[in-house]
Amino acid sequence: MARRADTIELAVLGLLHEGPMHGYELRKRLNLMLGWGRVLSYGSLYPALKKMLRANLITEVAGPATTATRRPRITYEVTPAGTEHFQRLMSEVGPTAWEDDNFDIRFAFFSSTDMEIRLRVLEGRRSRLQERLARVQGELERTQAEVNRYAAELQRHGVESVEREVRWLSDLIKAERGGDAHPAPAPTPHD
Amino acid sequence: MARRADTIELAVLGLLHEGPMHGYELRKRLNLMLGWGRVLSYGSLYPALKKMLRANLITEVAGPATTATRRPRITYEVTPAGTEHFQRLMSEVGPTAWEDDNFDIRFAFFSSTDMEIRLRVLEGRRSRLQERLARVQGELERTQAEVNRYAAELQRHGVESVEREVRWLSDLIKAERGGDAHPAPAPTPHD
DNA sequence: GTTAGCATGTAAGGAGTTACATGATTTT
DNA sequence: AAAATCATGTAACTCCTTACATGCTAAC
Repeated sequence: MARRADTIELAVLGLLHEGPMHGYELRKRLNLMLGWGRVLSYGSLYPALKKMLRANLITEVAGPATTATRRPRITYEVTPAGTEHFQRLMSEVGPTAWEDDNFDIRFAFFSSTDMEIRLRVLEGRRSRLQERLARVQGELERTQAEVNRYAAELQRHGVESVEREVRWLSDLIKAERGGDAHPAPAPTPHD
Repeated sequence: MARRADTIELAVLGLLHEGPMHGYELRKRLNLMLGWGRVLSYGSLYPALKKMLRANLITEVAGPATTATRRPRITYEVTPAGTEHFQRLMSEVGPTAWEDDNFDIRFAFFSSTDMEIRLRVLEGRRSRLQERLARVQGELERTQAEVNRYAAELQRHGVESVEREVRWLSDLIKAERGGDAHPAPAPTPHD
C-alpha cells in the first residue's frame, strides 16, 4: 500500500493530542481505527516513532512515577513542532486526503480542523467515489454482462456498498452545512 | 499488502478460464474485479505472468491471425497444469481464503467450485467478520466512549458496514443451502 | 500531425510484514 | 508453574508502485 507511512504519522500525532501514550497502546488504538482492513505491526510502528522522534515531532517522557512497579514504558508526547505539523497535514486538501486509509484518519480527527476543510475533504471523497462508480458501471455495460453469476453478484454488492457510502457522505455534508452539532443523526434506521 | 501475489495468480488463472486474453485486457478485468481499493500496475502484472509462464501454468499463444493489422499481442492460455493448480487453490479452505482481497477473488470464481467449498468459505468469511465486530465492540466499551464525535461516527459507520456484509453473507449461505439458483434475489430492496 | 489510448516491459526504490529476540507481569 | 498479555525493538525479505523506455494505432 503506497504511502501509508504518512498515514501512520498523522494518526500518531492525532492520537497523542488526546494525551501521552506508549507504543503498545498507540498500536491498539490505531488498529481499532483503521483496523477494518490490515493490522499495523510493531515492525511498522516503532520505526515510525523513531523517525518522528528524530524529526522532533514527538518526545519521550518517563511514566508519571505513580506506577513504579511496571517496566518503564516509553511514553510519547507531541512537541509544539508536532502540533504544527499535524495542523498543516490536516489542512492539506488534495487527492491524498480522500484516499481510503487517509480519509478515515483525517475524518477521525476532524475536530481539529475548520468546517471549510472538513467540507472540502468530504466533498472530495464523495466525488472520488462517484467517479469510481461511474467508471465501473460504464465498464460493466461493455464487459461480462450476464456471464458468471457470482462475479456479477460481487459487483452488485460492491456498487451498493459504495452508493451507501456516498449517501453517508451526503448526510455528513448536509449536517456540516446546516451547522448541525451531530455528524449524522441517522434518520435512516438500517435494514 | 501481504501475499497479494497469490491473489493475482488465482485471479489470472480464473480469468483465463473464460478464454485466452492478453496482459492489457487481463489488467483491466482485474482492476474491475478488485478495483474498489488499489489498482494493479503493469509492474505487478507482467512479472507475475512471466513467473506463471516459467511455472508452466499458462502458455503464450499467437493472436488468431484474423487481426493481422494489430501489433502482435501476446495472448495467454491456461495449461492443464494451470487448471489443476487453479482447482487446488480454489479448494483450499482456510484463513487465507476469507481475507479481504482473497475472498473477493474466490467468490468471483465460485462457479468453478463445489457447493461444499463455497459454503465453508462463506461461513469462514462470516465468522471472521463477526469476530472483528465482537472485538471492536468490546474494545469500544473500554476506550473513548463519547469523546471525539467524528471518531465515534466513523466507528459507527464501520460497524454498520460490517454488519451489512454479514447479512449479505447470511443471505448467500441460505441461498446455497436452499439450492437456490440465484445467489441473492435481493429480498431487501435497499433504502 | 499530434494527442490519446493500446500494448509490453524493466529497474529502482519504498513500505510494511514476518520472524526473531528479549523480558516483565498478570491470570489461570 | 504455565500461559497469556504487556512491552519494545531489529533484520531480512517480499511485494508492489513509480518511473522510465518503447512503439503502434486510432481519432481529432
